[in-house]
Amino acid sequence: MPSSIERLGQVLKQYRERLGLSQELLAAHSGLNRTFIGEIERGETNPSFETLVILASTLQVPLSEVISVYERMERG
Amino acid sequence: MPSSIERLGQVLKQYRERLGLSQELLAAHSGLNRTFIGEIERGETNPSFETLVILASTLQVPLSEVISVYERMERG
DNA sequence: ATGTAGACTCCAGTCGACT
DNA sequence: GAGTCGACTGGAGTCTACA
Repeated sequence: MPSSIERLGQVLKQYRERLGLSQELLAAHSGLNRTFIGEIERGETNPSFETLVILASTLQVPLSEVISVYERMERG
Repeated sequence: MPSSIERLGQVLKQYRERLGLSQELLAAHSGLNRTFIGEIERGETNPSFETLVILASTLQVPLSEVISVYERMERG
């Protein structure tokens, strides 16, 4: 069973790929570190609320929608 | 203009008071520190994703709903 | 274009005590 | 019941470099 941050990372990765963005470009656009974005998508770190706000904004999706998808994955 | 974590703190406080819970009881039920919960509600700290998952769960509300209310406050 | 690793800073998160 | 302060530890987040 994947952990909560692993599921969240998968959702964020889906939104990034939907935009056709590389981790590198997402990092450049968001001002976050590229290696850090990789860690988030692999569920290896537990991002802060402000980091999530920045990422969702850069991915042009409401954070509430990201969390909704995450919650749907949680149940199955 | 309140910061993002200040708005989030206000939303979390509203949900806590709606349940008639004290910060102390919320801390006990969630396993988080009481002083830390106070800091979150006052917007003095930037909580992690996992902390938000725990808080929303303890407050018996989907995290996506908390974030939705936060986003509505953001616009006005 | 991504994963990994090492080294670094600073703050998330805990705890005890006092107001 | 809540705010604050001091002290502490672990990990979020950055940066460089290599595979």
